[in-house]
Amino acid sequence: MEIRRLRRFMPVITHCGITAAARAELIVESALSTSVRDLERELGADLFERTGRRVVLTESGRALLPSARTVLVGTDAARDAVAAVSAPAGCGSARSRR
Amino acid sequence: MEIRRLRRFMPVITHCGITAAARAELIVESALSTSVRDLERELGADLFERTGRRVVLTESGRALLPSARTVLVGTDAARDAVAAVSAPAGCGSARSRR
DNA sequence: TAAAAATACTCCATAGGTATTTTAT
DNA sequence: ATAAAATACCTATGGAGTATTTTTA
Repeated sequence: MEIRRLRRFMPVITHCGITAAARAELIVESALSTSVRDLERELGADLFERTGRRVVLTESGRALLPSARTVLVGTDAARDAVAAVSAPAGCGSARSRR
Repeated sequence: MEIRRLRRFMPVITHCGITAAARAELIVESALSTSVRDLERELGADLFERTGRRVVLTESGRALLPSARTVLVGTDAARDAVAAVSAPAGCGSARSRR
């Protein structure tokens, strides 16, 4: 399970397509296509139904979504928690780059 | 942020040392040492205090712990959620390999 | 000096890019 | 025919292993 793959999974949902999502993520379409395929193979289930022009979540994809969110939120929280300790008091929490 | 690194972070805590943790994780000590160092560099903070024979969490390390657990639990939940949908009804949830 | 951690290197797996092919409208 | 997804290939980066060096109790 790779965090990067989970992160890439999300914009495909919101953009209803790999090409559009790749554009938004500033990576090339082939990389995102491969990433999604790899995640699907790893989980042993199709996450999207590719029906021509539109890409929509399958039941497996919908099942994955909540936990994927948990993981992604968790990684941000991890970064922030460490940053908050390291930062001098009274500097406001970091909340910056991924 | 790599899930593998977060996963490796945990046994170092419970075993109070990299060598012992590596033994438990069935990887070589140098790999675990590097992994921890990489995580520390990525987060910009020392996670452990290496005082000779014992390796103990720093404040940053303690700060990281809860979110690290969240992420790891989340990845397992993700796997299980997809497996539960894919599996024929009444087969009990998977809960298997990492 | 003995046990643990860190470093240097090598090899292999994986991510991302370019180019091309397949597929469905 | 067109637009999107998949595939083939190449390169670069990162993980894990072996061997060695540093460190400290």
